[in-house]
Amino acid sequence: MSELSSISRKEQIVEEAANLFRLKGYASATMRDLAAELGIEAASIYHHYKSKEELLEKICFDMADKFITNAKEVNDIYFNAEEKLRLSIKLHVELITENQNQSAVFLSEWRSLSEPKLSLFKQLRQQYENQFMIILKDGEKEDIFDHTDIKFAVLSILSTINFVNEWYKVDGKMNPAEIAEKLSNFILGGLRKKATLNR
Amino acid sequence: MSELSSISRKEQIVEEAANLFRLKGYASATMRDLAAELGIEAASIYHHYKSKEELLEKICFDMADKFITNAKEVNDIYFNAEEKLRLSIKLHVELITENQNQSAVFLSEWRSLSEPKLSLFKQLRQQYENQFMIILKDGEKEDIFDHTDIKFAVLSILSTINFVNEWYKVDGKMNPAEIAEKLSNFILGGLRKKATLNR
DNA sequence: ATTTTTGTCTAACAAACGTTAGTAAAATGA
DNA sequence: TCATTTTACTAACGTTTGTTAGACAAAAAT
Repeated sequence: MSELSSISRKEQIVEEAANLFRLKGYASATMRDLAAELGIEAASIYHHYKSKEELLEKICFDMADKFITNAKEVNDIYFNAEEKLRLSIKLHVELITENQNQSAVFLSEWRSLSEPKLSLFKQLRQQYENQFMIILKDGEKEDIFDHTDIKFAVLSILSTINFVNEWYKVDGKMNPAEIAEKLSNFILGGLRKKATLNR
Repeated sequence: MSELSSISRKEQIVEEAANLFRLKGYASATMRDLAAELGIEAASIYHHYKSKEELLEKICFDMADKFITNAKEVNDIYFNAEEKLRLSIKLHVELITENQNQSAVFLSEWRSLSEPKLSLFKQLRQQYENQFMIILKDGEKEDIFDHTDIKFAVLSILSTINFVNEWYKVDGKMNPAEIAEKLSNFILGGLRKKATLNR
């Protein structure tokens, strides 16, 4: 049982850390803040984690892992480019909405990582972005997407689907799947080749 | 001349502060960092500004002012909704690319403001967002935009055009006007009513 | 029953923080 | 030239920071 409750405590600390880092920013959130939220003393945290930055690292890299796993899942399924893009967006939105705190840290607080973890993290992010580029390139070949600056499009897409985390509320009108569909329509409307009659 | 050089020094401090706040985040950037960058001592800054937060406030509210001025300029010109949206996007992108540091602070570091300035700032942001909502509503009436969740669309648009600040480089391939046009096309493609034959 | 492990505590540390006080130098105006 | 204003300096302050050391209690394992 010590094993189980230990894991649970460790996870509890990380979850509260993510919440706090999101709320106040990594630099402004103190170990005493975190401890208070957990009902313990700051020193006690060091029994579970060896530094404040280790908490940040865990959150950032765990999320990076999940995003990349999603991307691989998409490419394992042999759909056309449009379906791949729609699935990518759906998984992305679901991951974000199901882990809002950790996602916020992954999306904005990673800048506080110090080398060499910082470079490693950037590399993983790049890896994920590349998956989207591949999908868009495929779509261009399949002639279902407009010819466009691929990198430009990927960044625009990601910025849009990442921003979900800043307005999504669990008790809101739309559920994640609906949000993903709306976003996909919005984005694809901008990508899909129009009938020649209007412009 | 004392007047002039005083203003210039004051501006120099704010500009370097914006650069530093963007680079390290407000909380992580120290007054000693800022002083070192200026070639003076930390205490000397307090002759020009009474606190660190005053610097943040100046950057945030100066930029808010500029964004809102832009929005008013757009509404003073009586174009149709599509032209209004295109102009809004253009002015937005130009403002961002011409003030990358201050824009980054305006976009992300405002969370470090403390009350009551924080509430005031949020109010100004809301004011700016509302201008976009009005344009989209007009476009719906004029029947040139698809019927869509207006708030959803505005947030998607803003997230996309704000994200420009994270990848734009002054020496890059595209100039601000070109970026604005591409973004407008991308966004409008998603908004504009399609010919009925494709979906 | 006793040892070991686990989780927490109190106390304190050195370093870094924003900021203030008082002083000196440099620029400006008479 | 002298007085005034502007700008910077040195030195230090009181806090807050992340973190460590060592003790103590509870739980688990032997």
